[in-house]
Amino acid sequence: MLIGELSRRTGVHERLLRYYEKQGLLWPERAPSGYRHYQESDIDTVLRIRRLLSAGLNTETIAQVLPCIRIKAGNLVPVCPETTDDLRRQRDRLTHAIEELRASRDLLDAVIAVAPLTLS
Amino acid sequence: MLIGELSRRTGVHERLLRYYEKQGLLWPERAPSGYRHYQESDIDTVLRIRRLLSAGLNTETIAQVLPCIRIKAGNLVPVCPETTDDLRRQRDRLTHAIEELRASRDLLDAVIAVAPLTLS
DNA sequence: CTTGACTCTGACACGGATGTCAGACCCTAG
DNA sequence: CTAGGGTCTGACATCCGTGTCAGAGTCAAG
Repeated sequence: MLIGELSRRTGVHERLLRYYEKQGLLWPERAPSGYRHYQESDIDTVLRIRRLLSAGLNTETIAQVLPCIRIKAGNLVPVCPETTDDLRRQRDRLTHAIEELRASRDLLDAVIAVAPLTLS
Repeated sequence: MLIGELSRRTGVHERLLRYYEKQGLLWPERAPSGYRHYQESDIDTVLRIRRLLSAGLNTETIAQVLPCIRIKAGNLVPVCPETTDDLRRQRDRLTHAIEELRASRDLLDAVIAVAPLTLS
């Protein structure tokens, strides 16, 4: 599919799809005309990129992660980043943040449970 | 404590402590001189802010979350003037953020789990 | 009082992710 | 062939978190 369709189906601006390519996150095939041709699977990839970006990872880190996700998808990509240490660190960082948020939410739940009594 | 000490004890640049204040994340008392005076508890608050920021939340979102975390510290803060509807909305926001982060972390976990197998 | 460390505000700069536009090329329907 | 929409590259602009600096005020030790 062309970039316009991918943009429509993912809700991600074409500008960003080109940007992600430049950052090494996407490698669509090119027609002789220069047009980008994307696979169906690129839809998932783009959504993954968006998710990881919104989780605070930068494009460089995501570029290290994505090839391994491809492997999981079944494709036998020969290359995989060397250091999972960095990934573990990112994971731990996320875990902390999740715990942080969960504690906040639990607290909020407690407040909500009590609130009707103390407010009304 | 003054801003310099808070900066030293949290490892966060003074510039950022002032910035967080401007974004409504910190509200230190002010001496007549204009000097900021922070509480011990602000250390935890700052570390929380850092963690949430590094998890991809922006200062605006964090500003909505922080007041409810204060309650946990034991203070019966008369702030939090929101109705329970607002609280529920915040809770839902938190839930959504948590799900987002958890999906990202699970993704990382999957990558980490696969990586060693394909490397050795 | 003087000195030096600390703080204040305000401004400019920067990098990363994103928005937008211009000018040129490609492609398909008529 | 033509027209109109899709695509290309490249440049400039914006937002947010952060770095850094200048100039002025504060404060405590000597």
